[in-house]
Formats: sequence, structure tokens, C-alpha cells
Amino acid sequence: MTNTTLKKISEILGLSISTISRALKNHPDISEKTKQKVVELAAMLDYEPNVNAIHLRTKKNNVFGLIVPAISNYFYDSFIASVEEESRKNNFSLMILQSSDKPEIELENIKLCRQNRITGLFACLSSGTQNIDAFTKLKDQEIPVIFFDKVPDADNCNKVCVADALSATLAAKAILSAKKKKILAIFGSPQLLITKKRLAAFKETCNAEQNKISLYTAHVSSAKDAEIVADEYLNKKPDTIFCMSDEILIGVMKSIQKRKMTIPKDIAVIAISNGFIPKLYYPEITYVETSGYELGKLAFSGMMACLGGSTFYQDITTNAFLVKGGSL
Amino acid sequence: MTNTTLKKISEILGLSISTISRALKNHPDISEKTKQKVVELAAMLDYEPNVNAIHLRTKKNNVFGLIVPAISNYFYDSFIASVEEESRKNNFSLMILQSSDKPEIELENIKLCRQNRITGLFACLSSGTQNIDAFTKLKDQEIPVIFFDKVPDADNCNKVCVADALSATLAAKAILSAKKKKILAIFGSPQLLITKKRLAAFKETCNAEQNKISLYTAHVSSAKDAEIVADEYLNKKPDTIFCMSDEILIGVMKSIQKRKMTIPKDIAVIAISNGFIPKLYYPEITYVETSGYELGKLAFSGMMACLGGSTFYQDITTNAFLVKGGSL
DNA sequence: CTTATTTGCGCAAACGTTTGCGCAAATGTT
DNA sequence: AACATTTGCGCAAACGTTTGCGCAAATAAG
Repeated sequence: MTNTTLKKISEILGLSISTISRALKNHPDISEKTKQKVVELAAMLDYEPNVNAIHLRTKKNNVFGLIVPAISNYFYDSFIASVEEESRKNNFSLMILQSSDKPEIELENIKLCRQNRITGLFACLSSGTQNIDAFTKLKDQEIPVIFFDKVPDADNCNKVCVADALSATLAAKAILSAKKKKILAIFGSPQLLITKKRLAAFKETCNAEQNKISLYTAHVSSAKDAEIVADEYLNKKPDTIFCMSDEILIGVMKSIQKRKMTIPKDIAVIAISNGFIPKLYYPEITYVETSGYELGKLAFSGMMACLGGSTFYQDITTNAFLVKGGSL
Repeated sequence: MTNTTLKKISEILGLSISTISRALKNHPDISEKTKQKVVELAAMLDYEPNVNAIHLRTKKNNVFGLIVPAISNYFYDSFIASVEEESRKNNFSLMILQSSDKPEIELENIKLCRQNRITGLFACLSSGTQNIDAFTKLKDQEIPVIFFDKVPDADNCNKVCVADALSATLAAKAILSAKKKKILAIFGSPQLLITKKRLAAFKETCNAEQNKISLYTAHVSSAKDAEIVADEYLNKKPDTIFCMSDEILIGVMKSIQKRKMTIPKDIAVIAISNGFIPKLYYPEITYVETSGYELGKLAFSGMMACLGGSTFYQDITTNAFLVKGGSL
């Protein structure tokens, strides 16, 4: 069975294509009688407009692109779910692509987006991305790009992030008010903006304490790395480990379990997280919550603002708050 | 800046649109000299073909639909990631939609798919779906539908599922060959098909051992429940705990950590899982892998088979295999 | 030097819509 | 009865491609 088109309906009814089109859109030029006939037949034939044709004709394509390092990820999946939900509610479709954290696949994905003439793009950079020209080019074609989570340094971008500085500050304050003195703080790749912000805020808060704190920092790029770093630094007997992300927390927890250390007696742990991973352990890990779901909402409203003609560049952050577990 | 089109290039070069089109596709009719000029200019202008136009013209739309109850889920997200990866590799795009487990949103999603003239659909039913007519209608239009995980009862469908019985059997065998004698086996809600299958297979395998095994079974419906059940049953000193799912494993592990028991010395643990959760602990938990990732591959190859003209209905299950951690 | 053949390109239709404009018939106004 | 307006619809172009066909110029064959 071939697809129903306006033409097909028009031939059956002996009317012109344009009449069918208008009838289905309830155009005032068409008589009620005709409208009714058309609508009835369309329903019977399961007519659905071909969005490809519409997009071609109207040059407006209600599709957003979304590029993420990995779909299967306890942070991004909630972000994606959130954006998908909003998109559907607002009559947009979503093309979700994963870069596998590789810049070359990222480029391929951008190409796909351009070929699809997407209306806007949500993008989270892969860790290796040095050059954002491909993204800039989209902007030059008036396709808004909303960066989220891992965003470029450049100023002329729309960025939504979880509260990077705030979350690190909150975590540091929690550590300080627990009277901890010897802290191992593990961060992600140093070139990422998110790392820079969290690192700076964390250090600043700790340093406000006038050198009563000894702070070791390390940078890792995987859970395995985090485990190795923890394995090593635990010999120096820190009283607290701060984990910038879930991935790092996972590695650290393995190291702690390996040594059969007791939390929080032998070592205190605190993380910045979405909330899922910290609740897997006993005692549950104290963390500063940064929600992917909320970030998605924020990104979407930023996108709508851009489409509405807002031209200023935004750098928004979600809220963050401490969730007490038993690990500090 | 407006988008580059074939027309634009043709005007600049003083050639016809068709020549540009053919030059870019390396058509033999076009001279090398012309091809080179065209390709160069196209690159300079960042030409990307408008897939909407191509789809309209060729009536072949390289887009798959994928409907899932929720993206943010540690099983579906890996399934999605897998299908996305395969799709990209095979030059298909993917439209991912979530039904939020509601039949009415499911219908909306199907409508969207039809409007997009998708080439094929991957679908996991929402729990409330009674009527699959909307899916059947797609099939009638020669759009293949591959159901996965939660599949309809009807025979005339393509279905791919994880290996429920096999996975439980493998887990039980692993326990037996480790010479364990006193097993606490925790399952999900008793009315679910997946629970019934796993329970039956597990029991059967254990019973083959002629009563040398003492087996306690319990049913729970959340991680918290699992934790409570484990808290209670651990007093009876089982030597092994079997967890039917990740959720159950999470609860059990909390209980074990709470008691500061050592795995595998004090207690052995084995689970059926996707693989993510078991690897969060030290030692890593031994599990039977029922991979969303692999299910995705299977679904994709099923889709390709359908597109290749295979008309028979399939009911396939993934393979399942033991992944040894250090917990048994 | 004719007559074939090949080479390199253009014309035009088609895919399924939307929409400005035009136009006849029906209706309304003096 | 003559004119003005409204009602209801159709024509045709456009969106950006692809592709069968045709055709002139260049080359090869006799």
C-alpha cells in the first residue's frame, strides 16, 4: 500500500490539491461541506502529511540535533530524556547522536545535522575537541547552538551548565565545616572548562581557610584512572576525598573497598553528582546534586529564547544543593 | 548566510544544476576538470546536500524510529546507544522517542514516525498497551517493526528479547560449580513474565542437584525491598546471594556493605545484569550478562534482514554468558 | 571527407507540500 | 437591472534534489 498524499485525496474527490491542503488546515476559504468531506476521507486513508515535503517547502524544519559523548550515561541520559520530553511537547523532533567522545565522530554528527537542516543544536563537547569551528559555522547559518555540560571556553556561545563553581564551593564548605584537614581532590581532564571552574572554586574555598588545610589535587580521565590515583594517594592518609564527578567517584569507591576502609571513619567521601551513583553505596555518599533533568529544561528554554530572537550569549547555570549521605 | 544549494554553485560556475549534482557524485559523464572545479567550490561553500529534498525525491528515507518507555534507564540507554551506533555506521539516522510508558504518548510517537516516513521502527511497548493496531498499520505500509524487550503476544511480529531462562540457568550453574550450598535467590515481582521465566529456570537447575542445595527465594519490587530482605535473610547465613536484576543487586550490596561483610569470603554474590552496576564494586560482581547493547545489535540486524526482504517473523533472543568478577 | 561514436553537458519532470494570485459564480447593494 | 462584493475554489511556482533523455561538439573510424 502506497502512502496517502494530498494528490491522491484530490483525485478521489475531484478537487484540486490546494483545496485539500487548505481544507485540512481549516482555511476560511473552503466551505464547511468540502472541509468535512476532505477531513473524512483523509482520516479513512490515514493521511499523514509528509514532513520532508513540508520542511522543503517552508524551509522550517522542526528538528533539533543533540550531540552527546554517550547516551548510555547516568548524567546524559537524564538530560536527553528531559530535552526529548520538552521537544515533543513543543512539536519538535529530536535527532540524538553520540560522538563516542571522539572529535572525528563529532564532526560527522555535525555534518548529519547540517544535512538535515536542523533548527537548533544541543551539544556537549567530546573531551578531545580543540576546535569548535564546525559549531561556529552552524551559528553563522543562524542555527542556534546551545552547549551544555562540557562547553567551550569562548565567550560568544550559549552555554548552560550545572552550577560548576557553586557545586564545588558547596562541597568544599561541607568538607571544611566537618573540620577535615587533609584533602585529596580528584578532578577531570584539565582542559575542560567544567574542570577549570570546579577546580578554581574548590581551591578558593579551601584557601579561605588560611592554610590550615592541606590539599592534594589530581586530574584523571576515567574511572580506572581515578582508582589508580586513589590507590596511590591513600598511602598519604588523607582524611577526605572529593570527587568532581560520578566517574571519579566510582573509581575512588573501588579503591576504598579494595582496602576495606570504612566510610566515614577511615576516610570521608564527597562528590558532585546527579544522585544515582552515590545512593548505591552504604553508607550513601554525601554529594552536591546537579541534575541532568533540570539542565535539560534549562537548555531547552535557552533554545527557545534563541529561536525567539534573543541574540545575546548566555551562560546559565542550574542550582546546586548538598544532599547529605553518611560519608562525611 | 543562506544555505548552499546545487543551484547556487551552478550559478557561480555557469553550469547547470544537473552537472553539479553529477559532478559531486563522481558521475562518469562529467569531465575531470569540471568535477574538480565543482568539488572545490562545494567544499569552500560548505555545501551539504539537503536530505529532506533527497528523501522527497528518492522516496527513500534513511531514518529509523525508536520508541522506548524511557531513555533514562540502565537497560534501554545501552540498547539505544547500540542502535544509534549501528545506524550511524550504516548511514541511517535515528529518531528516538519516549512514551513515558503511556499508550497515548506511544500513539503520538507512532504518528510522528509516520509523518517522517521512517524506514523502520524499533519499539518497546509501554506496559499499558493493549492494542497494537497502530503498529500493525505501519507493517501494512511495508515499514518493518522490530519489537524489543516488551513485545506483544501476537505471533505475526518480529521480536527480539534477552535470554531470560538461559541467563538464570547459567547463573545457577555457576553457583553449583562453585560448590555453594545455601543460596538466597531474590527475584522481581512474581507476576512479570521475566520473573516467572527466570525463577523457573533457576529452580530447575538447582533441583537437578538432588537436594544437596538449600534454596531460599524471595520476591521484591525495589532496591529498598531487596535491601530489607537481604538484611533479614543474612542472619540465616547463606553462602551465596543470587540477584535477578541490577535493582536487586543494588539493595543487596548495600546490605552487605552495611554489615561490613567481605565478598567473596563471607558471602558470594552473583547477578543477572547489563554489566554496569556489577563493575562499580570491589571486587567486581560476577554476573550473567544480558546486554542491552547486544540486544540492540540483534534488533538492528533483524531490521536489516526485514529491509532486505525477509518476510518471515522472527522471535530471537540474545545470547547470555557468564562474566567472572571476584564475587563467587 | 563523410559517417559513426564518444564525450560532456543541459532540459525538464518528479517527489509532496504551501501559498499568492486570479477568476467565475453566487450573493448583496442600489 | 446594473454593479459591487463575497464565496469557494484552481493555477502555478517554489523548496532542493535526482535522473532519463536529448543534443551539440569532439573524436574516431572508414
